[in-house]
Amino acid sequence: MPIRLYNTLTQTKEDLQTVVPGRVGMYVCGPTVYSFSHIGHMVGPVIFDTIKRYLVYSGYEVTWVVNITDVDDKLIQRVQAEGATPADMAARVKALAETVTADYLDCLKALGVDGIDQMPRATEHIPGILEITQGLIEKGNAYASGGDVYFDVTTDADYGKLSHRDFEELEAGARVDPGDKKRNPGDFALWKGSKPGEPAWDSPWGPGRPGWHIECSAMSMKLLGPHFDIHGGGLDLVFPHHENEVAQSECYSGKPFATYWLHNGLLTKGGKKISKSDPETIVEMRDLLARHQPDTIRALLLSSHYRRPIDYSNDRLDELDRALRGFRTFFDRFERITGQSFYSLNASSQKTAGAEFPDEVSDLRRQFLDAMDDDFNTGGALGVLFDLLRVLNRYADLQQLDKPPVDAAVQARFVAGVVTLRELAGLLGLFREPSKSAEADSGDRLTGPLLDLLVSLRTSLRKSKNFALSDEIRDRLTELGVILEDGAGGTRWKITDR
RNA sequence: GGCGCCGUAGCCAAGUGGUAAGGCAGCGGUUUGCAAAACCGUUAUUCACCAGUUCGAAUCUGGUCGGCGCCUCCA
Repeated sequence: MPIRLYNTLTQTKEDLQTVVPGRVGMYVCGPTVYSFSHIGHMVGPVIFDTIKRYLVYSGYEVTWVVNITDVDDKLIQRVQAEGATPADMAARVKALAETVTADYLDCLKALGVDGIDQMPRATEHIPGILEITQGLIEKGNAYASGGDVYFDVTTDADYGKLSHRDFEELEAGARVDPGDKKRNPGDFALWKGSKPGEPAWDSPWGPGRPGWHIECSAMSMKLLGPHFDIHGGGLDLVFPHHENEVAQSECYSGKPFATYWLHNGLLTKGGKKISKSDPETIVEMRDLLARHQPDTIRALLLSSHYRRPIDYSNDRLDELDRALRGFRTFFDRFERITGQSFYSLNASSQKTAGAEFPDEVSDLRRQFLDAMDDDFNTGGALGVLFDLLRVLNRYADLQQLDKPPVDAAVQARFVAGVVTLRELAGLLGLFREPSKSAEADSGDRLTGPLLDLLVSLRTSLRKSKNFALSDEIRDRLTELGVILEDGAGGTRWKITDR
C-alpha cells in the first residue's frame, strides 16, 4: 500500500510520488525567533518528525529542512520595546535571536525531535535572497519602490492557487494604505529598506533586510532544489505566507515548487487559538516540560489526526499521563522477566530472539502501518499501540512469565512481540528512553536503599500477619508518591511520575 | 461577505459505502491477607438534525442548526 497524503494544493489525498525516486525533500517553516517557544510551536516539528521517521522506515532517504527566521520586524520591535538604541540595535537583535533559538532547540530535543537535517538561518542566506529578488525584477514580477522591492501579484496568473482564493476579490477586499509604495494592495515585500540602526545588508536598492516570505524560498530552493516534495507548516501559514512563497518561487525558477503541501492544525486552549496576541492562551514549553513527561506532550500532539485542531488542557495531559503509565509499568515488567531493558531493544533484538511474531502481534503491526500509510494517521496508530500493550500483558499473564522458570521458546516469542512494540512506538518517537523522574530517582544515593529497607521490614510484618502496620506503611508511602506492589516475586516500589 | 475545517459514549478520539478501534473516567469479575498492577466483561441498536441516493450510509448528495480557523502578525 502506497503512502497517501492530503495535499492542501489539490485538496485531495494523493499517493506519494517523489521528484527523485526513493528520496524525499521536506521543508517545514520554523519559528521567527523573537519570543520563547510555546506548545503551539511544537506541533509542526513533532508531526513532521514523525512523518520523517515513517518515511525513513518506509525506505525513503529523507532530507528535512527547518528554517530559523532570525531577522524580522518582530525582532526589531521587541528590542526597541526593551529600549534598544540605533547604536546597539543590530547587536541586540542578534543576541535575542540566539537566546530564543537556543530555547527552541532545547524544546525540540526534549520532545525527541531529532530528525532535522539542516536548520538554515535567514541571515546566512542574504545572497540567495538578493539573487531571487533581482531575478524577479528582471523577469518583470517585482519592482523597486522607495528603497523596498515588491512582488507584483498581478503578474502571476496562478496567484491564489494554494489558498484557493480569488485574486480579484482579494484585491477588492484589501485595504489600501494611503501613500503606499505598492502598485497593488496584494503585493508583498521581497526586500525592505531599513531605517538607521536596524539590521541591514547592502543591496542594489540600498541597505535593507529580507521581507517575510522570501527567506523560505531562498533556503528551500538552495538546500532542496527548485522542485522538492513536501512543504509543511501550520494551517495559519497557508495565506499569505505559503501562497507568496509559491508565487515568488515558481515565477523565479519557472518550475513547480513543492509537490505536496501539508498543513497541521492549530492548538487551542479553551477552544481559542493559541496566539501571541492573546497572552491568556500562551503555554510556554519551559513551564510545560517542568510539569509533564515529554512523552505525554508528544502523545498529545499525536493523539489525533495532524490536520485537526487540538484543544490543550492540563486535564488532558494528566489523562494522557495516566494512559502512558501503563506502558512504563509494562517496561518494568518486561525487564524483570527477561533481564533486559526495553530501552535497549532494537531491530536486531528480533533476530537474537529468534522467534516468530505471534499472529496477533503481526496483525496489529499491519494495522499500525496501514494507519500511518493513510495520511499519517497517528491517532489510529497510537490506538494500535494500546492494543499491542494489552496483547503482550495478556500473554505474560497467561504464560505466567512473572514466575520462573520460564520456557525459553515462550519467552522468545514474548521478546519478539515486545520488539515490535519498541519498533512501532519508536516510529511515533515515544518511549525512546526511561522517563526523566525514574532516572533522577534511581540516581539518588539514599532513596533506593532506604525504600528497600522499609520494604524488607514491611515484608517481615506481613509474614507475621501484622497487616495493620504493614498497610499503614504502604498508605503513608503512597501519600509520599511511592507505590508498593506486592506481587508474586515479592514487593516492588515505584516512585510515581511527578 | 469570501475560502476552508469540524460536530462519533460522561470526556478525548480512530473509522470516509458493508454493519461503531483505542484511551481516560465508571461499574462487575479474576487475582490479592487487603490493595496495587495486570487480565476478562460491561458502558453509543447508534455517529448534531432533516431529506435524498443505495441492497446497504457515521461514511456519498442537498439542506438546517451549532462550534472553529484563515482573509492582519502567528506554528
